[in-house]
Amino acid sequence: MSNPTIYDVAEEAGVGTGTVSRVLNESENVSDKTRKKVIKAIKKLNYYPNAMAQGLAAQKTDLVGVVVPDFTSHFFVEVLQGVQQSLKNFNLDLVLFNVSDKSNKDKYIDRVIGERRVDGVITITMNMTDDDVNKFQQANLPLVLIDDWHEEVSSIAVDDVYGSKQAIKHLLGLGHQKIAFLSGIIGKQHSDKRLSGVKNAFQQSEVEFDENLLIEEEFTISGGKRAMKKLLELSPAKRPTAIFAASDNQAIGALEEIKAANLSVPNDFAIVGYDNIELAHYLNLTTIAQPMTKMGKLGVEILAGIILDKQNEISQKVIKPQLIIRESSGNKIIEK
Amino acid sequence: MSNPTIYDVAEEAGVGTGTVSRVLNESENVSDKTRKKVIKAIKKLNYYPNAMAQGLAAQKTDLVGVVVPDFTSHFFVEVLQGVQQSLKNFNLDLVLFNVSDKSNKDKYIDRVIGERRVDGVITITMNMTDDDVNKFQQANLPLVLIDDWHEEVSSIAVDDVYGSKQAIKHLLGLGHQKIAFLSGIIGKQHSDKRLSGVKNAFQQSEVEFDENLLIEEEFTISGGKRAMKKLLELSPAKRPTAIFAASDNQAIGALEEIKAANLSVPNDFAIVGYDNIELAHYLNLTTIAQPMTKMGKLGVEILAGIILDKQNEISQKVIKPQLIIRESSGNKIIEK
DNA sequence: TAATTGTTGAAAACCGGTTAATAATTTGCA
DNA sequence: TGCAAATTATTAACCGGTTTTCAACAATTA
Repeated sequence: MSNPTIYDVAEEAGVGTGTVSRVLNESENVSDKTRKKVIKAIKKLNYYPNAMAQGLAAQKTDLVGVVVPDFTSHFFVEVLQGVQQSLKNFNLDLVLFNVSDKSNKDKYIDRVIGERRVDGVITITMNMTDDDVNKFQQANLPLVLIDDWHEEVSSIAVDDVYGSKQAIKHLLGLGHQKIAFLSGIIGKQHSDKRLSGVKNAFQQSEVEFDENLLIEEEFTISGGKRAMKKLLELSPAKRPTAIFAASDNQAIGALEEIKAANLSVPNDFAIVGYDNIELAHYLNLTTIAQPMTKMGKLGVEILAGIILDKQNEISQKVIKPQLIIRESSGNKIIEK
Repeated sequence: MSNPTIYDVAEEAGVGTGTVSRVLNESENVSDKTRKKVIKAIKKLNYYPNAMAQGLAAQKTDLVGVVVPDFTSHFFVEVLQGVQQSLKNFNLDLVLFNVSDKSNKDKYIDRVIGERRVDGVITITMNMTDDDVNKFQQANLPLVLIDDWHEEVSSIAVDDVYGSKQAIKHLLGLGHQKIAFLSGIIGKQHSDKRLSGVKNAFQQSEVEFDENLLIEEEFTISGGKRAMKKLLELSPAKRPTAIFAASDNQAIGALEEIKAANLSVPNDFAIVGYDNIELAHYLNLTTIAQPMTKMGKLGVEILAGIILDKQNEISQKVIKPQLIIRESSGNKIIEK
């Protein structure tokens, strides 16, 4: 048998379709007796309203679009988990848009907005521009940014400056004076902020940051390897005693290179990463953890507020990442 | 301005809405001149058809539902990636249903079917029962199973028997005679098949499987630890020289326990895992790899065939997993 | 008893598309 | 040039709901 429609339910219950709809949407002015008849019919026919018809008529889809740039990375997966968990509480479902090719970003945005398939959108680490944000505003489509920030949109950002400051302070606290910083590509939001956190931490200490120990490389394992090679080429006198990598992947690359050079961590180098990916635990890597699941949940809560409660204040949260100390940074104070 | 509708496009182009629709759906019988006018109007207004209206009228949503039991696990993430990549080729989008609570399974299935929000469904490792499958058939909603198998539905299964057979053959080939098998909980599909692969491999060899070395534990790290403890309690004479764990997680637990006992791999124990999760690479764990991304892609291809081409032959694929040899199993032949 | 008020159910318009039936136009050919 | 045939465009019904309007009925009050 084909799926039952609202007409079937109405007939079964002996009422009109409008009445069934009113029961479904919990509106007033339905007598208890009638309501029970209708509910019984719904159960009997195992009826679920057709989502397309409901969406079209009520102008809502109960769907939230999540746009991620690359859903391989552990970071996105964890945020998504938080999103997914939280959506359940609001009876919303998740449509996943994976913008792997940056050049498709515009097309995706236009389509998501134009199709009106979702009631709202969460973007993760998408570096949304004024233009991008503008389109959503024009279309009056609720938007929340996670791991990104825009003045006019509810955003959940991580305090990168704070995070890298913690890392450097930790290493300085252990007595290190020559600390290398493996930065990401400068010009990108995350990289720039993490760098400024590093400089910040040095300024507040008595140690000066050696610009020669700033290496700019990609956030990947191979980027970390390349960076570490450069450091190993320095004369022992100039070599750092500690390394802060702006991503765990870079830190892992560095670890491999150190091992390959028959040196060891934390004896020859103390290392701190950034991200706290799953591997960090197994490699005993000291790192900066971001509460990814929590960010996802929070994003949904804000978005649901806009969609369901017509809440339209902009809510800006900045989350403080947390230093997680493991063996790679060593626990002994270096003697001066 | 609110989103443009098909009426706006029709007016802009000076044609009727039917014509615009025909252009959109690439049907015949539209003159080149008209087509160009319409396309120009669409571009000018930046028009995208309302997905709900289109869905309602054409009885298709361009959405595929993916049902996973737990989207934390690496296995699902990788399959999902494959799914996502492949969906792009068919202009389909992905709605994710995370059935974390097994008792909700029925409700999810009923809802997904009843709402008619998706054109088809892919389930991953959901152990679909006859009843479950039946509902989809009744509703005439295309269904494809990944990492699961049902006679009457297109399924992509992994040959677990083959996989564990490879593992045992590898260890036997290295000369091991006393091989322990850390099984999952017996009674579950995967566990049972992996066990029968193990027995199979022994039967085809001259070595006999020692049932005392069969330990039943959960597929988790802590399960692996518990299992390894039991093995370490055996007298040295009875201890295995090699261990095949039915999951990488168990293998990792075993590794930790071995390390804690001041023993080492592969010297004291050769170890083989199953799954080839990301960590396996970093821990140099020999393991059985399943082509997860490929399974996801394949699933979509089959489903898209049903949805778009009305292909309705049942397609059953059984994928052979692959042995990946790393250091944990040792590369030296044990002398007899 | 009649009039007023309040409830509730039924009917119809609408959401924004698709598509089949119908109408209009163009083309081909005598 | 005129007419039939073929092609292209328009119209209207429909997809399955929601929501407003309106009519019917019951209850309350004078």
